[in-house]
Amino acid sequence: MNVVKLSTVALERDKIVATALRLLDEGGLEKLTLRRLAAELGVQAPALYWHFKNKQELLDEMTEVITVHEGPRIGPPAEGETWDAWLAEWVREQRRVLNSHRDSVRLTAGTHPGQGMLSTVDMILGSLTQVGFAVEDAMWGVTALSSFLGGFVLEEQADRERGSGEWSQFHEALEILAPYPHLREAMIRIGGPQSQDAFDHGVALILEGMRARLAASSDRQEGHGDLEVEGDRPAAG
Amino acid sequence: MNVVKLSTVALERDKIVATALRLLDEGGLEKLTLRRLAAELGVQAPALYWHFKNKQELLDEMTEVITVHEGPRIGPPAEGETWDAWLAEWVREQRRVLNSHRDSVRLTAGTHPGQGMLSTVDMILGSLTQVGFAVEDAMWGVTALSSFLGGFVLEEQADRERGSGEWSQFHEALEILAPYPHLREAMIRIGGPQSQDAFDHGVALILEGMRARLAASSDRQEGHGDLEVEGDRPAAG
DNA sequence: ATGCACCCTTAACGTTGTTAGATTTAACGA
DNA sequence: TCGTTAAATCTAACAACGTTAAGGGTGCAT
Repeated sequence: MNVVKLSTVALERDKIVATALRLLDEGGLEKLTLRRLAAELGVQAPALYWHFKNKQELLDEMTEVITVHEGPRIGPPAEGETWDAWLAEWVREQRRVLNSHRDSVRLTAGTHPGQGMLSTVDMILGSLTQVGFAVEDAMWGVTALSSFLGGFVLEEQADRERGSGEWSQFHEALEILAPYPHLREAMIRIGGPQSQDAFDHGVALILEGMRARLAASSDRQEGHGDLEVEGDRPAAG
Repeated sequence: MNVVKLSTVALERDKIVATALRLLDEGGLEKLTLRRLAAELGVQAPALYWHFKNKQELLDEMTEVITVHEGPRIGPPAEGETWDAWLAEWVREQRRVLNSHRDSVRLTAGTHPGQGMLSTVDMILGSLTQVGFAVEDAMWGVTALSSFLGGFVLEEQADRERGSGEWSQFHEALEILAPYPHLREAMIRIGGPQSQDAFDHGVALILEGMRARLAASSDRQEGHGDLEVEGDRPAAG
């Protein structure tokens, strides 16, 4: 019966987390309040403390839901799919998921990667070593992509949060940029700093760097890698 | 005399901001409270509202101090200095400054770049176009570097914030990573995800990508760039 | 001396996360 | 059927937060 009770509680937790995520999307992180959340659930605020140790535990679970449950399910590259296109798609997908929830980066920043993320990264590293990467080069590439992703979306969401007030109006922005001709010209050409284009180009730069690394390490040692990795299975999940 | 009064106020503001920054470094963003700050200044909390419209204005000014006053003063590349080494040094310097204040990224995220940052970026764009970059390629490079910087340091500081509890202990981390052989192997080789090495390699990847872009665009049009930029002065400051 | 701008005070309001303790609800064994 | 027990929520309250209102002193200028 302990099992039954526990599963009931888990269902309640799920419902609470789902409601919290909805509240987050509606009002942003600032408006996500225990009292508001409780009211939304038809309950008083302290009732939440039976389900969660404190607010942080709730936020952690929201993070887990976003990054794992809603996160992109990705497997090893398909037949004929190049590693760079495959990686690019993964990062694009992550941005899409992050941007599907308001303030998601501020929410998830500072939370440890859960099992889902860890196994995904491990799988990526395995796939990259199989195409010839040294493990550390693969790791550095993934780290770079992940940091770029976080930084980009963080800025993106921060801009979105202060309303479509200043930057989003192109005219005002260009006036502000009048004293900075190169910057102004660049803005005109690329159409704002937070476009899908800007993101894709950033990813492309990192991938290009990885390509160079791969070539350099291939030169040094003919063909495919998998140097002296201990756990040599591809680690599918 | 209005001038005299205003300068007095400015001095007070500077003192407040400096104290706020010290409080930030001592206790993190959570402990930075108007009441605590006022107490530190030997004053009651509402007194701060004569100097600042609200807390956000104080935070904005702290941001400006960090990113501009304490930020790296950088000029165009020196004689014989390559553009990539020059850019790398700029980004490294920015990381150093950000990490000289606790929670600096969480603090500065969502604040518009001030004049100092804008003119710096403009100068960088100018210098890059002079060595042959198309303005948009230069802009995409700077954007990528800046997003990477923000994301990297954000994670770095978040890890530092939850104490040297979990990840910083290498032994525990490796135990957690037992089910993920590639990831574990990578960690062993690079010594943690938040090292100076990881940062430098990330920057190097982006710069490598930019190098490729530069080569490609040079192929297409022989030699130096400065295509059809309107404001053609290098914009020194 | 009067008035005004500057700088700070006390008091309070509404909201937040969180705790303590009483209370309801439902299920189970005697 | 009664009493016990665990689960789930309640009411009441606390300390701390950002912020506002209203006013009290300075000190300089007219």
